[in-house]
Amino acid sequence: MLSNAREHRVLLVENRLLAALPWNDRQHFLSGCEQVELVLGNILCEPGEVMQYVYFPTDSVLSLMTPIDGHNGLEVAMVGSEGMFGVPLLLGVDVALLHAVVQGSGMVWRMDAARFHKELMYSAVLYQHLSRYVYVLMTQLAQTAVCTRFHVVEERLARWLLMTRDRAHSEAFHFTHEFLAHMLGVRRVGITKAAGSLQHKKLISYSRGDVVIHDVGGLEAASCPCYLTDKETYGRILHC
Amino acid sequence: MLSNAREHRVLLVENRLLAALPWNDRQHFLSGCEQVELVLGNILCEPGEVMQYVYFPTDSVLSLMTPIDGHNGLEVAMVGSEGMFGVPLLLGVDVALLHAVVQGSGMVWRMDAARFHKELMYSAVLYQHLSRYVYVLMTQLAQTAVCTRFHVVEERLARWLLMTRDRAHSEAFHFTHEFLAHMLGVRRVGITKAAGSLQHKKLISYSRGDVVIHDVGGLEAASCPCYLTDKETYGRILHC
DNA sequence: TGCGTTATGTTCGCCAGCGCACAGAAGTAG
DNA sequence: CTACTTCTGTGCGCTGGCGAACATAACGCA
Repeated sequence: MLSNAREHRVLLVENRLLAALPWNDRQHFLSGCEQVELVLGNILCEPGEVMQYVYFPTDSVLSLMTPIDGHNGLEVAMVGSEGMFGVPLLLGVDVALLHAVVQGSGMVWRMDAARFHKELMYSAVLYQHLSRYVYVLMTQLAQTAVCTRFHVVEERLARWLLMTRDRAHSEAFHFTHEFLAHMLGVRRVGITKAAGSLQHKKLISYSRGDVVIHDVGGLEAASCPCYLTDKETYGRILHC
Repeated sequence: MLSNAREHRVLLVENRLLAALPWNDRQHFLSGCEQVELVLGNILCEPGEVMQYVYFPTDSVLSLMTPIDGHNGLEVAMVGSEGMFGVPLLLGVDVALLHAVVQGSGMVWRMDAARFHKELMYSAVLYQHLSRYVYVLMTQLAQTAVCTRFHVVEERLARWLLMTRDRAHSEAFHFTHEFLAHMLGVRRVGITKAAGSLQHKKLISYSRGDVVIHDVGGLEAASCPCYLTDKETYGRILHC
């Protein structure tokens, strides 16, 4: 019963990079994958570690963090069903430099590195799609750099919630202020203030970690233009 | 006479991505290139533009800027003889999303997009090397994001000067405070103050745009760890 | 029911960087 | 030599975010 429900959910929300493949290539690829459940807080990879797998989220969400001066640093990119984790392996490098943590529980397709390399040889379309994704990811990194520099916490929080919403396919999640502070690289108090402001404007509500988005349009208006810039880039390059 | 001097300089300072290729592949590649002189302020590419060429600097230096809210924004990556400009074309996308401006005059090898694609088919080693470079560039983007967030102007300026030094193969350059302010995304006055401090510590000197680095070690100590982190990554991944 | 834990809210002094304005100083052209 | 432009230095008051500490509030388990 429960496994049926999960099955159902997984079928509904496919990984979009894989969904874009021709049927044959896709079946071939998926036959080499295993389906794994990720839960919030799981660490897929530490900087400097050799990467064993590539991951294609369906309804899970990953955060890529750049560590700095000992502490966790900052989230520099977010990966959901529109993307993949394991770009280094695609580029011929087997050591990761980012910290990858599960930010939203859910399922992924996972494939080991050796098989992944075989698949890249097998399907030129796969290679091409993933390359385009790398490009999109790079623009996301660049956008994050400027956003972090020029925009205030409230705008950045709004952007982050919207990005999460798009990837989690949901309007409700569970994040404490502490956690959000880590993601945005600010103090917990900064989140408390920004979230309070967004709630006051009736755009979101939360209590003890349960965040609910009430007004997507309003939240877009409250966020910095980076959200729409990113989204537009995804659409233009990946046609999704 | 002058062209002899230039010839000499160009031979001394090769592009390192190309230098790492086997002799055959390299000759094949260079036969499809033309050598072009870039001068400070030249704009190679605007965001949204279709990319016509790829560039392999020898002794010139390029800045990749992410525009924001109308103005120029921030430098997110720097490209010199250790790299290339035109990563989108490598990844199968022909539209640029960054603003590329010449930050240090000098020579580049330039190749048009069509020939570049042929070369990628011709040499697997080329493809592999450039892919690894893409990875390094991504880590540089991520590093810039956190650096910009957490480090003060003086540290960032020191880092920037050191990065420029490595790419320009020189200890002396010409940059006004205004220009540096654009690169780091801060006020001109912020640069005046930071540069004054570095000069006071006898690490650099400048007057009316002529910057000279006097104490590399001291400058490294004054810079944030991002400089060495980046450098170490270049060494580890590109073996240079 | 009560007690520990977790999550949120508030306050206070501090500082880096901001925007703005203006003053000097060093080159450049007539 | 003068007038003009470019580049650098200094001085405001302002603000967003920082670090630290403390207060409340809700949940969850014994």
